[in-house]
Amino acid sequence: MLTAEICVNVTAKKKLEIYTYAVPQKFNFLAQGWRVIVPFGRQIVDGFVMEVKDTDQKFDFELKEIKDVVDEEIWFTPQMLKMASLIADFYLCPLSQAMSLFMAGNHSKKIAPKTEFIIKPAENFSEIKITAAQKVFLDNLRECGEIPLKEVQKNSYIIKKLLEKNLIVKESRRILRDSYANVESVKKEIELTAEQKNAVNTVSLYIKAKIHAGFLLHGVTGSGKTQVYIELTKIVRQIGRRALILVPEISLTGQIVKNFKAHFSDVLVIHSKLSIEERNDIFYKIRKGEVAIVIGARSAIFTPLDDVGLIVIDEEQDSSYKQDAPPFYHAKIIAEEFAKIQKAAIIFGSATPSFETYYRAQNGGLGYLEMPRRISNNPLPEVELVDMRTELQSGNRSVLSFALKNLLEETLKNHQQAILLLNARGYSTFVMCRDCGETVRCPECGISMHYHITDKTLKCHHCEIEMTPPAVCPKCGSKRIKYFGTGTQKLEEYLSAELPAAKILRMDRDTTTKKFAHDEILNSFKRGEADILFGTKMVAKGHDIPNVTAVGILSADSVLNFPDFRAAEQCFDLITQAAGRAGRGDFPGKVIVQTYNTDADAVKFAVAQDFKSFYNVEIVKREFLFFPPFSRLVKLIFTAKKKEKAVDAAERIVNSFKLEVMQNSEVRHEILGPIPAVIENLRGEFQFVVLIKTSDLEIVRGFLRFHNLHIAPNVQIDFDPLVTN
DNA sequence: AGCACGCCGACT
DNA sequence: GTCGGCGTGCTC
Repeated sequence: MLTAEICVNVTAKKKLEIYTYAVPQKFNFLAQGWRVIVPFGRQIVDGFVMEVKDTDQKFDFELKEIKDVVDEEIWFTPQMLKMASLIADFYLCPLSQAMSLFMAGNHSKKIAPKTEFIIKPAENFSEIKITAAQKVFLDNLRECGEIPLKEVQKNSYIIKKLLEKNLIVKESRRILRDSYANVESVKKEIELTAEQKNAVNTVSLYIKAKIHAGFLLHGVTGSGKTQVYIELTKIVRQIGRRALILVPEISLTGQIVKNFKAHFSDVLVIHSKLSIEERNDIFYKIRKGEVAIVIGARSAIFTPLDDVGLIVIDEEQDSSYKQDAPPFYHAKIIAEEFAKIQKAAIIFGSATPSFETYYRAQNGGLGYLEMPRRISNNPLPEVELVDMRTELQSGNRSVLSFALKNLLEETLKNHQQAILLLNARGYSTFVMCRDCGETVRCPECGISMHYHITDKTLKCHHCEIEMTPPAVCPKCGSKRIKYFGTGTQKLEEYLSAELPAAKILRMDRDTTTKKFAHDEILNSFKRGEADILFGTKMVAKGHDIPNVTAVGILSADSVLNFPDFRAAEQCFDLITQAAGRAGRGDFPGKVIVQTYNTDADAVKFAVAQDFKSFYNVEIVKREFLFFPPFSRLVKLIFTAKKKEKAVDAAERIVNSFKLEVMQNSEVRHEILGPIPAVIENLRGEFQFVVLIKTSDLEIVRGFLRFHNLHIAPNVQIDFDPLVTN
C-alpha cells in the first residue's frame, strides 16, 4: 500500500505534526514537496508531503486517505524544504508554520491556474477542399503559429469548420499574470564614481568565484547604491546565476523595479499585495527557470529561486524586514542563511545601518564598503534645527515654525518642491475632556484613538477599531470635549489655509490602500503635479525626485519618545532618510528639523549628518546595558484571560531561567520581567513580557525547548525582537 | 481550530 | 446527588 507522511498545516502548536495517510490510486504520482488536502480530526486542512512509502506495515488505527492535491506540480523544492526546516529550528516554530511562509496565504482549496484556449494549425492533416475564407484564415494562423481563441471570436464559424476538418487544433494554455509587465523605463549608462567602482570590484571577485561573503554597503543618501546593485547583478548574469533583491516596502519597489527593468528583461516583482493566483504564476515561472532576477519585500526570500549568486538587502535597517506575527522571522537572518547555502554574496545596503550590522562590519564579520559622497558630487543638504519650545514662547502655536514656513514659501517661489514628514495620521491624535482630563482610548488595546475628519470617526491605529466620538465625556458628563494633536489630515487643512497657492499631496496609510497607490502619488509628485508632498514616514523613503529641494520634519522627537533601546537609532534613521530626499538634482537641498528635544544625541548627530559619531556615543550605552550588538534578545509574551495566570506563568519561567541557566553558566545572560506589555489588554487577553538577553542563543533555545515553551499555547517567542515591550 | 473527556462549584 | 464550568488533550 502507498502511504505518505504528511506535515499537516494547522495553526495550533503541537508536539506531533507529521501524520501517515493512505495515498489513493489516482494520486500515485505524489512525491516529496506536493501540497495536498487531507481530513484531520473533524477539519479539512492542507498538508505537505514529506515522504511517500510503499509499505505493508500494519497500523493500529485506520489510515485516512488524501483527499486532493492543491497544485498541478510539486510546490516545495528540496531547497525550500531545507530552508523551512532551518527556520523551524531557529525560531522554534512548527515546521508547518515555516513551510506556510513559502506560500501565499493559507488555503485548503485547489488553486486552478488561469488558462485560455488557443488554436493552432494541426501538424498532420490531409489536404481537403476548403472555402476561400477558411484558407485565408488558415494561412494567417500558420503565419502566426498560434492565436488565443478569444481574439478571433468573430470567426467562430470558420474555426468550427476547420476544427471539424482536423486542420486546426484547440488547446488550453496557462496564462501567467504579471502586474509589472508593463513597467517601462529608459536605460541610462552611467559613469560610476570611484567608490561605486571599488564596491563593485570587491564584491564581484566573490560572485565570480562563487564564494559566500557578506558586505555592508554604507552609502549616504544619493550615493548611488542602486547602481552598485545593478552592476553586480550584471556580473551575476554573466556567469549565469540569479539575483534576489529585497526592499523594505512596496512603496520603495517602484523606483528600483524601474531601474532594474531598464537593464534586464527577466525581472519579476513579488510582494504581499499580489493575489494568490498571480503569486502562483510567479512561482511557476521561477520553477521553470524563466526568471533570473526577483525583486520584492521580505516575503520574496520564500520562492523556489535557485542558483542565486547575489542577494541584496536594501535599507537593511528597515523594520519591515521583521515579521510582526509568529514566527517573528527576520528576513536578514533567513537571507544570510540562504546566501551561505547558495554560496552567494550578500549585501546589506544602507545610509544609516543598524548597529548590529555596522558592529559586524567594524569587527570583521562583514566586509565594509563605504560611499561617503553623493553621485556627481552633489552636496548633502544643509540641515537646520528649530527648537519648538522657543517657537512657542515667541507666540507661534502652529505646527510649522517660522523658518519652515519661510522655506516652503521660498521653495514655491522658485518652482521647486518640498516634502513634509509628520509621523501621525488622522486629524487629531487624541481626544480629551477639558474638565476631567479623560482621553478616549481603544476598548481593545487601550491606546489613544485618533480622530479622522473624513468619516468623522475615532480610529485606533493599532487594531483599526472605529467608533463615533462621544458627545459628552463618558466619565464626568461634560460637553467640553476637545480634539488635540496634529495628524496628517489636520496638516492638510492647515497647509491649504496657510499656503493657498500650493498644490499639496498627502501620502499616508489612508491614501495608499489601493494596489499601486504609492506609485501613483509619487509619480504624480514627480511629474510636478503638486508642490508639497506630505505624510507619514513613507514619504521619507527611497524615492529620488530631483526637483525636491526642501524637506521639513515636523516633530523629530515623536520617535525618540518610545520607551525602547532602539528609539535613538530609529530617530537618527528617520531624520537622515527624510533629509536625504532633498537636493538630489541640480539644486542644493535645505532641511528643517523641528524638535522639542534639541539636546538629544540622535537629533544633534542626525542634523550634523554624522553617523559615526552617533554610533560611537550610542554603542557605549549598548555595551553597558548588555543590549545588541553585545547580546541577542529573546522576548517571551505570556497571554491569558486572567491577569494572575499570565503573571504566574511568566514568573515561573523567570525563576527557572535564573536557577537552571544563569546560576551555572559561563557566559553572560540577563532576564527581565515579567512586565505588562505596552498594550496590556489586547482583545480581552492580558499580555506580560519577559526579556532574555544572552550571549549564547543556543543555550536559551535549549532552555525554552526543555520547558516546552515552543509548543505552549499561551506563549509567543520572538527571537531578535525589534521592540522590547 | 474544533470537539470530547474529565474534574470541581451551585443548584433542583 | 447532578448540571455545567472550561482546562487539557487529540486529531493519521
